Amino acid sequence: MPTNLLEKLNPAQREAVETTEGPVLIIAGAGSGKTRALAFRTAFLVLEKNVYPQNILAVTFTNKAAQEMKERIVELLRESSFSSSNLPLIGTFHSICVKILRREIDRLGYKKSFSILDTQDQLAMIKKVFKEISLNPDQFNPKAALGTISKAKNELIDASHFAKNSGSYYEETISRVYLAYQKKCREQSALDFDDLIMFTVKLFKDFPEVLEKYQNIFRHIMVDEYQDTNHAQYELIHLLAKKYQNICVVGDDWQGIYAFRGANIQNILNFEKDYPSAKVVKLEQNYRSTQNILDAAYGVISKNINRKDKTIWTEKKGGHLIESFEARDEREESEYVASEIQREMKLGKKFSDFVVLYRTNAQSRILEEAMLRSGLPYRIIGGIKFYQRKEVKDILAYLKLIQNFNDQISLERIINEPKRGIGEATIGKWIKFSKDRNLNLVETGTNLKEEKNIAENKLDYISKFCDFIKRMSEIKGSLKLREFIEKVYIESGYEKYLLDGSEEGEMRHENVMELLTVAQKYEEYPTPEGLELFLEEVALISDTDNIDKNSEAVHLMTLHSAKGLEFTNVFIVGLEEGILPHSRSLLSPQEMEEERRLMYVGITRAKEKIYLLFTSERNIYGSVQSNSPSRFLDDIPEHLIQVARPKPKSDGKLFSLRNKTTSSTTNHKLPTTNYKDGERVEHPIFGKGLIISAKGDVLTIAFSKAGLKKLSASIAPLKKM
DNA sequence: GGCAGCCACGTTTTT
DNA sequence: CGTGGCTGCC
Repeated sequence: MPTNLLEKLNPAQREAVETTEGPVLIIAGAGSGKTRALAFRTAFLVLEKNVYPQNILAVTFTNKAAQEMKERIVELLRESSFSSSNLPLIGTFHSICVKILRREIDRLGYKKSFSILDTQDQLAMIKKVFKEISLNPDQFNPKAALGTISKAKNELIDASHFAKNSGSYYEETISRVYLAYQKKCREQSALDFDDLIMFTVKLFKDFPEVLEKYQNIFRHIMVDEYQDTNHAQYELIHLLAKKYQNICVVGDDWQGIYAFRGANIQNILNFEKDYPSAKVVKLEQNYRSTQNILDAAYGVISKNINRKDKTIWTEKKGGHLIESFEARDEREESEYVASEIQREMKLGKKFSDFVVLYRTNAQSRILEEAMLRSGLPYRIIGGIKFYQRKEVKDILAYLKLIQNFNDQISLERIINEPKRGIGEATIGKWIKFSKDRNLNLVETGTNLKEEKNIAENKLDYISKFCDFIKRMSEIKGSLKLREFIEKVYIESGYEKYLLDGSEEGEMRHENVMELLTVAQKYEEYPTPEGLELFLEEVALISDTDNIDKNSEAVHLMTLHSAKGLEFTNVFIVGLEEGILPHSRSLLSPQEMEEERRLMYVGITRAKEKIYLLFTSERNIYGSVQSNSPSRFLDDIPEHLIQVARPKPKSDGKLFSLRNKTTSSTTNHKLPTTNYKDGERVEHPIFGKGLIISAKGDVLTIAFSKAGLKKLSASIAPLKKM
């Protein structure tokens, strides 16, 4: 590695990069350049220590993080003119386990062509199990059952183990569900997300020779966001690293916010106990925020007892004060946000410099409305999920069935989409028929005549359907993936079913077209392999991965989604007891610590300015609640906070206009309504439009390009034409 | 088998 | 207040 690469690092980062042998724990504060350190470390191993790239494994939690890491490493290697065709294995826990299981899972009695169940599939499966063992979903909540099973899997407790150790009536009942669920999965060669990890660990434990093979491949292991690992993931890494002990984990215990889904923060806190020879490196210089922001964040996190100590510092002394604002209600809160953004925009900021963070997704709606009224372009992260849309899932189910003739969940999903007159009863008979003969569903489908209990016309439909699936399976190698999926889409009758002339159908069709675009990426692979890769990627993908950082819009997202991101100005809304911290955490000291870490994550996203907002009254589920201000506000040193108050009109702030007795609606009605129906206007973002209705301050405008929008006459930057 | 209306419920989220 | 899931009727 050219020495100038190392010179780009600070001393602590350099130490992390240069310690290539033995266990290393990198405690990396928010904004301290940890991804950078990991990428450099990988490049250093390859270029300086002559480690083969294929002997390096880097594990992340999200596809996005993996992608980012890949890009950085490729860039570093390319700078040193090292061929980047030969890359380390970089991926999420789940994708890496899938890779291993695709090669080895037959040892555990599963087919290598196993399907992967997502949360919806899992729930469908659980509900079936409930029926099978005649369990009343009113007494036991299927979602809760699924949660308990998932938790067990994260602790590496398999079904029989769970059954042995169940003490209470509840546990015994769940253990019956668990056993039946797992049996069903096995019959269909289906694995859920938790199985992917648990089975890989089981494989390694039951087959030492397999473990050793992978230990020899992955001689250098790096794990990002180590504070978010659960027990199963911990064990997986522990096994792989056992032989060579070259394990480097990076994390920040202050930012662990996923305990609720099984992450165990003790994994990082105990690293030095697990690996007594571990070298500990602390990255404490923050390159993102001002000192004031860091001090505020520290004020919050320092109240937590269960944490390692570290000092975060920055060269950016001082900075803006933290602005706090008490709004009367959530509507005023959101309008304050919008007006502040507009005010700051005049100072030359970009829309993408702003993010609004909230505790729960339900808070996004009112913010969205305020953005619309003010004409601010915005993007909600984590709202509607593309891969969860019915039409997308249906098409994928067709493909999954073509790939795995035993995929019962997929079959049931699509046998009647489009309508073929096959209902639950018929499918039940069909499945039983297959099971009795130990044949796969598609094969028996063309052969069901022996089953006397199914009406002639239905047999015909089933047989045609199965012929279709078989035919598609045969030709899948002869077409490009995109063309193949299109063929399935059309010939299954699904296209015709969607395009029924309705607007909604048109939209759904568009979504399928979007899916085809995704498939185009696999053009270079022959279809059987491309199809496999495609289904794999799609099964393990999530929509937050698609956050387009460059999109010119204000971002709205939950505090959880914000981890790893940074913005110039950060608004945190709903800082009230019961919201942040969330009501569910008020009674548990541990959960309260997690809420505090969440707040810490929120504050440390900011480069320049933080706004903390709360309301005196808030509408929750239709009734008005009045929460007291969040305890986290008190944790921030007082001298760092500037309280925004109603001020005289002159400083141009919308909210300064108002004293506390005027309501926001009356306020808005005052200056406006020189707009009339039928007038033409122009908006800097939405373009030209026509006013359809003007009711008080609220204008409904049809924009020729952006469509129908409701805007506030007093706030939106409209020009008459 | 399909659709309409009613009721229950209501963190956070990745894979 | 909204939504989504399930029941009951056609």
